[in-house]
Amino acid sequence: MLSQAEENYLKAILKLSQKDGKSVSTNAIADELNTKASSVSDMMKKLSEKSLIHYVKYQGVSLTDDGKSLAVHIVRKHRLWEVFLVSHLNFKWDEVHDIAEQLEHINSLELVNKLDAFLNFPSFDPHGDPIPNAQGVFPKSLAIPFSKLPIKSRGKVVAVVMDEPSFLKYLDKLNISIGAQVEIIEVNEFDDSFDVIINGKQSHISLDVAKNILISLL
Amino acid sequence: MLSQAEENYLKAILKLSQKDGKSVSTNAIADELNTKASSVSDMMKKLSEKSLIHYVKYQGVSLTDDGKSLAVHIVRKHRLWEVFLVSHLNFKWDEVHDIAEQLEHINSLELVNKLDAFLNFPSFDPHGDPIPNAQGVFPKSLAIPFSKLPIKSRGKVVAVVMDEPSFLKYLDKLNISIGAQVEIIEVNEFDDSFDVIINGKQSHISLDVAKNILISLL
DNA sequence: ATATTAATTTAGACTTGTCTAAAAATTATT
DNA sequence: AATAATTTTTAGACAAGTCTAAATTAATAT
Repeated sequence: MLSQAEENYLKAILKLSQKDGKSVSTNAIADELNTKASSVSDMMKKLSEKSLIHYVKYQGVSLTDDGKSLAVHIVRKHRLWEVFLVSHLNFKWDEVHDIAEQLEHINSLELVNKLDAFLNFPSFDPHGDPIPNAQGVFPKSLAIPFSKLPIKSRGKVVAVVMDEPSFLKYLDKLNISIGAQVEIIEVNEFDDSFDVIINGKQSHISLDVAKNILISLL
Repeated sequence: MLSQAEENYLKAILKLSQKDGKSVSTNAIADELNTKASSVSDMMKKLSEKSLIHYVKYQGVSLTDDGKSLAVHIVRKHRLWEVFLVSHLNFKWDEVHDIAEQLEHINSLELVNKLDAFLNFPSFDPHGDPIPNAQGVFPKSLAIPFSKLPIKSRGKVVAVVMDEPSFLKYLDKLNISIGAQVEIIEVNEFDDSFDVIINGKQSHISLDVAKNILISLL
C-alpha cells in the first residue's frame, strides 16, 4: 500500500518520462510537484528501496516495471473519474482536475473496474487524454499538434496537451472543444500565429495555443 | 482544511454522541477508531484549539456547532457515495463501507451537491441510514426495532442498525432487505427468539438480529 | 585542465499522528 | 472516607514527509 505522496511521485515520474526521453531529474520532479529537490531526494531513496524506480545518485530516475504499472493505474483512475465528473455530474472540462487529483488515490480495484464499465469503457478523458485499460495498455491515437496541420487540410480536435483551467476556458471562448472541425488557412510568419477556421468560423490563434491542441486528420 | 485523521475523530464523536447521551469518553473514541486513549487525548487538544469540540480534561468531549456541522457533512458524503456505489455501480450493500470510508474524505462541496442531484436527492442510504441534506438536516423516520414490533402487526424493513458485512450477508441469507414485509408471529421467551414472516415466508431470528433491524409500521 | 556554476544529496530540524510507559485524576469499593 | 481500580493525561519516542542550509558531485566555461 502506497501513500498518496508516493503515488504522486510515481505519477510525476511517469508524466516526465513520457514527455522527455528516459531518465528524469530531481529538479524536474521537484518542479512538477511544487516541492524541493531535497524532498525529492529523500523520496527517491524510499521508492528505490521498494523497487518502484531505478535510482543511481546524481543520475536521475526511471520507473521499474512495477513502478510503471502502479503509475499507469493511477493515471487510469484519474482519467476515468474525470469522465464521470464531466459526463454524469455536469462538470465542465476545466473544473475536474483538482477533484480527480483526489479521487485518483481511492483504493479499490473493484471500484475502478466497475466505474470503467459504468462509463462504458471510455478510451479518452474529457481533455482527449488516453485512458489505459485494466491491463495498463493505452489506446493509440494518431493525433498531431494543430500547429503541424498542413495548410488547407481539415482536422478534428481530439485532445489538448495542457489542462490548466485558464487554457481550457480560453479554448471555450474560441469555441474549440473536443470534436471541433478545424483548418489552417494561413500562417503569419512574423508572429508565428495562425488564421484558422473552427467549425466553419474564421478565427486567429497563437503558436503556443496551436501547439497545445491535438488534431486528427480528416 | 481538516486532515483525514481529524475528520475521522469528528465522525466518531458524532456517532457516539448520537448513540449515547451527551458527552463522549476518551476510551469510547479510542475503541471506535481502533486507536489508543493517549492518541485520542492528543487529538482532543487539537480539535479543541480549533473550536470543533468542547473539551474539559477528564470530563469527556462534545461537538461544537462547527464541529457538528463538519461531522454531519462527512456523514452526508459517506452515505451519498454508498448510494452511488450500490445503485449505479452494482455493489452489494455489504461491500460499500470501506470504499465510502475513503470517498467521504474527498473535498469538494460542488462535487457532493452534484452527486446528490445526480442520485436524485436520496433520503436514505443502502442500509436505511438517513442522509442529511445540504443544510445538514436529517430526514425523520418513525422506525422501531423489529424486536419491538407488536405481535401480528405488519411492518416494512426500512434500515439496519449494524452495517458489518457479516451481518448484512446473514440478512441476505434470511431474505431480509430494505423494503421487505415482516411480521412477528410468536415470541419464544426461553431464548428470546422470534418466529417471523418475511415476505410471506416463515422464518426464525434471534433477539440480537431483531434489534438491529428497523421497521416502519404498515 | 582547472575554476566556476549548477544540480543533487546530506544533515538537522519541524509537524502530524501515532505509540508505550508512567503519572495524575476520577470513580468505585468496602 | 480511605483505598483500590479504572480512566485519562503527560512525557518521551518514533515514522512519514517536508523544509533550510551546508556539503558534495557533475557540468560548463575559460
